[in-house]
Amino acid sequence: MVTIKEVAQLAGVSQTTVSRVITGQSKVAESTKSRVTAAMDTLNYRPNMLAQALASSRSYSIGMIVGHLGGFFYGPLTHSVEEFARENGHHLIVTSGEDDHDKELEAIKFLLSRGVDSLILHVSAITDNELINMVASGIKLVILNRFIPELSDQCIYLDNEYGGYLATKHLLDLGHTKIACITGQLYKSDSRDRLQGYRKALQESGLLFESTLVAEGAFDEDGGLNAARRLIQRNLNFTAVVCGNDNIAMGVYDVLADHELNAGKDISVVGYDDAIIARYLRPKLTTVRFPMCEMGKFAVKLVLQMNANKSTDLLLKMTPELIIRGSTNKLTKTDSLPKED
Amino acid sequence: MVTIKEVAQLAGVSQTTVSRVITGQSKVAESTKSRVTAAMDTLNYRPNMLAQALASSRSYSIGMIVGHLGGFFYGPLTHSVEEFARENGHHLIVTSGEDDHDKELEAIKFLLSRGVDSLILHVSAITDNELINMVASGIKLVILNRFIPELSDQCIYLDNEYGGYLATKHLLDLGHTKIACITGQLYKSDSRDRLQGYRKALQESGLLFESTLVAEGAFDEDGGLNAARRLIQRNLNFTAVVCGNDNIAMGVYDVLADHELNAGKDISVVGYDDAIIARYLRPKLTTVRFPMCEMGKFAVKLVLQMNANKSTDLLLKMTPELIIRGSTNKLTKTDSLPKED
DNA sequence: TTGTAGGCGTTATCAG
DNA sequence: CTGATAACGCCTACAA
Repeated sequence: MVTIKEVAQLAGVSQTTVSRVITGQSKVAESTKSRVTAAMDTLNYRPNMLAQALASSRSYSIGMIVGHLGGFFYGPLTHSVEEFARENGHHLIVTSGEDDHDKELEAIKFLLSRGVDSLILHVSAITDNELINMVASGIKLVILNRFIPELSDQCIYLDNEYGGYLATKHLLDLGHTKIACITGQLYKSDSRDRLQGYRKALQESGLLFESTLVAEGAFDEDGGLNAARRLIQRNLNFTAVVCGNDNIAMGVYDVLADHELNAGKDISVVGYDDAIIARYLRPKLTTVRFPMCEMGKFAVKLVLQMNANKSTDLLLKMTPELIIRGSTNKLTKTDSLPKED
Repeated sequence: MVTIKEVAQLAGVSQTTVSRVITGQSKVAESTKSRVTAAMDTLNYRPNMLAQALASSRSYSIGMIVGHLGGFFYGPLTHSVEEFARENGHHLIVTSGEDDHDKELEAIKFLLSRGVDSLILHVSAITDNELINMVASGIKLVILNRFIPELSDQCIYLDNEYGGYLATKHLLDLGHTKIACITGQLYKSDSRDRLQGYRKALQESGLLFESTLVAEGAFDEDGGLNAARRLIQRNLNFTAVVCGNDNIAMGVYDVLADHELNAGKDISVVGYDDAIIARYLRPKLTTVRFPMCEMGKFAVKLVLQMNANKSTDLLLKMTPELIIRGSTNKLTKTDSLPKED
């Protein structure tokens, strides 16, 4: 391994000077600087991050916790975070928390012991309080997809109410008036906020909110499946469904198929997230796009600013966007309505 | 930050002794050992990995390169590698190579400068030669899903021929005799090997290999789509299709839909990989399972063995497995055959 | 079994 | 603008 020492010798300067051109902090005369860089090139010198980290107590690394690395949701997010981190001279260590309280805590300890400068957390089981305490104890962290008032300037999250509104408004614009809603678990604020958007859109159109048109599901396919079945058993004549996320929509597709109905044609369906599957379902799913990449980038920007002890000027509330595909259509008289036989 | 020094003081021993109980290498008397651990507990001491790494030139970290972190394929793989690495006291730094030669090379440099002990590579653009040179220069690495004879004991790969055989055999067993095959890019050995398995199964059944039944596609949906269209235009009466991977199968589904045909009912379709989408397509896709998690685990085991300078006893060629779902069915006389109008 | 001393490759402090 | 010199926190001969 070629070290700073050899570079210094070849360039005929002190190690300190070489260090200066590496970090780029203090001033170095152009002439000596070029001598040093030339030496670095010919020696093919690469700074040893470990030594840098030890000496400067900065590791230039970011720790990240996600639910499950294999999930639809986290892949693109992690990708954008990693890419942007690397572009900014940092590396990323990702770990999965599995949505389990103890595992999430353990993961944080693990990352900290690895010397990361800061954390990007997508956690669900750790409590607000624990997070607040960590921040109080000096841990630099950014929280994804969750809002904690006390930590409002380190949370990056989506305007979920607006997303729910967008989805519902789209159906209303298509002429639907009997619009069902399948939410995720209602103890999650995401679910509640999206539902609130649904209510708002209805209200704005002068329609009454009917609680029978709402079913609480869970953010996975089974959740959508079960909720959709319950909804149909209620024998309502809805012509469209707003779903808490794309997985739920997938469950709805299945139930519709069981009733020989087609999404888009017979019943309009809107998802949420624009996960990869949204493009793979048939018909392709109209959904509300979760700006994953932007969120990843923002998260990195934010931790970098925190590391530099700058206060942020970033807009932390991200805006969702409606993506219209084939699962929603204008309401026509011929629309069949699902009924329990 | 509490250091080894303070622990030593509190325990009334030298730093060396503390270091010994941390690493657990040399012998320490039980009595002093317990004194030290007690001191570590009360001080809530956490070893500084960076300092350890610098002093011992072992970072207990693994670098990994994948194509694209957001992909179907890499998520589960990365997840299992990360999990298993962590269980063994290592952390993982993943980076994407984007299947681009220079980016892959850059990624390796990046990881090396980060002081990783070893690399797990899923790369496609870097040449065999470059890889061989790296190994020669002392870089410890394991290659995933690719076989290089000179590096045979550091390659973990799938028995692709057997996978192609399994898929085809399954269709033959169902009574199909006119079986088409859509491959991935034939410059990739995966594609060729799978195709070879297809030929072998046909031959074993006494059927003639017809090259018109084979179409070269690419490993994505469009590849499958285009190849399927070409195949249909050839006006052959095939009743089943073996696909190079699940994405291709998805393209086939689409083309079938265009012709008002259903996978499974009218034409049997077999995929390859058992990517997440296989379960999300309708009908669910019969496919050949790529043992991703096992491969991830094996990769970690292998690099750990290499770090310990042990020769391996692992079986590096992994065996695929047929997963039967709804896209394949017994051949009946009523099967409609796709024809060009 | 334990301790001493030197070093890992860099950065930080302080002079000059 | 540049250069000694002392950290950074830990490991590893070597010696006792």
